[in-house]
Amino acid sequence: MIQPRTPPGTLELLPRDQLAFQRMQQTIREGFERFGFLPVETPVFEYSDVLLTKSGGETEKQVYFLQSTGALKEGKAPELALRFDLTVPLARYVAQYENQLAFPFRRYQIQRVYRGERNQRGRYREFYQCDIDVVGKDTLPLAYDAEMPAVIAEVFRALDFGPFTIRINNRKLLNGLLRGAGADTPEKRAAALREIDKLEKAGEQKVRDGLTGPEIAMAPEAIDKLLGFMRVGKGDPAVVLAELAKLDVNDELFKQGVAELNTVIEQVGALGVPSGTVAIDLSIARGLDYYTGTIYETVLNDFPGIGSVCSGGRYDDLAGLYTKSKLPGVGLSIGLTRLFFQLQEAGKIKPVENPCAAYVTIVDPELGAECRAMATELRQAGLNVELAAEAGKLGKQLKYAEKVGIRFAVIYASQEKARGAVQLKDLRQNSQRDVPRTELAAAIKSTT
RNA sequence: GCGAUCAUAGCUCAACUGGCAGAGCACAGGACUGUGACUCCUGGGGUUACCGGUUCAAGCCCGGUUGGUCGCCCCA
Repeated sequence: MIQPRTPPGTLELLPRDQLAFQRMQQTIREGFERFGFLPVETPVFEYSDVLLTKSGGETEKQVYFLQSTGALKEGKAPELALRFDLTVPLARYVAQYENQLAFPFRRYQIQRVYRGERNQRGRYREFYQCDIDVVGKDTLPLAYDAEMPAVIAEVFRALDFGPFTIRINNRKLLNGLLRGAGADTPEKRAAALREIDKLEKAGEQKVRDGLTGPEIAMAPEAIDKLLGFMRVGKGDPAVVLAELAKLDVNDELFKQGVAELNTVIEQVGALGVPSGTVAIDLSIARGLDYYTGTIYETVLNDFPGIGSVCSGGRYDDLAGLYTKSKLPGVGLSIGLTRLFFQLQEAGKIKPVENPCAAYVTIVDPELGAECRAMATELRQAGLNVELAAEAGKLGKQLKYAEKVGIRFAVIYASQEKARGAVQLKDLRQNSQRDVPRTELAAAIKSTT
């Protein structure tokens, strides 16, 4: 026999947990639509060259390639690959349908993506991303950078997993600062950003070591200044912005970043995002290279261990490899699979009750037709109803109904027929009573 | 790609220094002649991941293989 098992890094659920998962997904979908975003789906696999353009070395190592066995035998390079995020397919999509889309193009996309990761807790190789993005033509107002946190705030409010914090930062600000601190090439700055991103997890000393290392080689005084800066640049937006205004940094990029951050924070407030849910955090950097301005990370305050459950940012020219048009965008992605898994582990996800309201049993074979008719009546009354396939032991049928979590059992056999009623049994409350057949649906509805 | 750790029934785990491979849960049947969830009884289930070695004797000791898990890198 073959061991029944799933490859590691995949999430599979029992039906009632699956319902809970889908309910979360639905809440997210409704939140996105509340802001006027429209759905899009793209294929799970794409041409390899389309997918790999912008990825860079690290991501490419994690890409699953797809190849027919025929091509494999001929030793050909794989033509297809599984998508590893939804942003790159979006770029392709926008470039491909550019002349049919209205700009700014607002879409949401909730689909699975694939990454060849090493096994690790809460890390998946197949997982859901829930993306929203706005893509502009030539330009995209900063107002959209402010809309993103507003959408996310609404979604996480509706998901109801307690308080959360949307952390905001700006790459320009960081890059300007790093440039002033001696990271004079884009490569050095990218490496420095990755170091800074570790600040919370690894601590100051580790980051200091990384920044002094051969790759970046930043001067100790510059690092002191930078880390000091990170310390004040965290928390209440008004306070951080006031601190930033006081700083005397003579760098255009830095100043532009600060100005953008000011605008975004101001507009986020105007969009009704509760104060306290948004914070500035200059230490978040996001590993992905394509972000150029605003960047976001969201954490659940009660579950700091989960890490960022939603992140994204602004990218000036993502579709540059697919079209000559300049298409700047800003977007965010919720990592639903990990979020669900971690919350479930923390006991915050309860299996959803079986939406099937009643199980119609069949005890006497000669009354089977009437039982079947009764199930149909209940369904026509708008109830979800499961029906026994054939007459059998009542105990077995009740046990089954109990196990799948159906609350009511309907029993109609010779005794009930003699009494001229139907027995309605509440398996949860351990009670039963006779109900006229015509009032059965109403009786079930009134208790649910 | 690197490191650590583990592998016994469908699941969770026992088995002393190497000495007959077990329990709970789950499943099936019964106690209960139309009544689940509680209680009691009975039952099926195993090449102890795989291959080799040491030994009178290996689940246990040694070597290898495969796989899982947890970290690093990176990320949702």
